[in-house]
Amino acid sequence: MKDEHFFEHVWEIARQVPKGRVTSYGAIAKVLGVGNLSRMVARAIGSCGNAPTPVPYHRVVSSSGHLSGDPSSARKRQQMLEEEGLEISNLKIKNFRTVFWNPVTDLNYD
DNA sequence: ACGATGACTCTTC
DNA sequence: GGAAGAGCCATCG
Repeated sequence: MKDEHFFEHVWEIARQVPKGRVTSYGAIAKVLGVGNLSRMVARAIGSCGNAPTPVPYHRVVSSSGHLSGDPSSARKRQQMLEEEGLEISNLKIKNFRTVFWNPVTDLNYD
């Protein structure tokens, strides 16, 4: 699987994240069968601008529920997540454990 | 081809 | 829970 295909896969998972929920890079990587490629997932999300369809990249955060990346961009994601009903404090998701969405088990095959 | 880098994660302290 | 070291792999100069 080459980069673009991998990207599309990541976007596919990210799109299926329910509203008001978030997932982590590692979780997505796990679903794709490459749990050690967390960085590539991050790269895919960072390159979501190349996605054919809009991707809720704001629902993808680090394993600790911390919004990584540019502070300006991160703050935007924080607001978007807050709009979805999440509690966030200084780029850090509060009840991350509760709002965390595990694509491995909760994935909804439409 | 090589070394440095990165929106990461894991284990250990 | 936060900091430090190691691992992983694609991208870039």
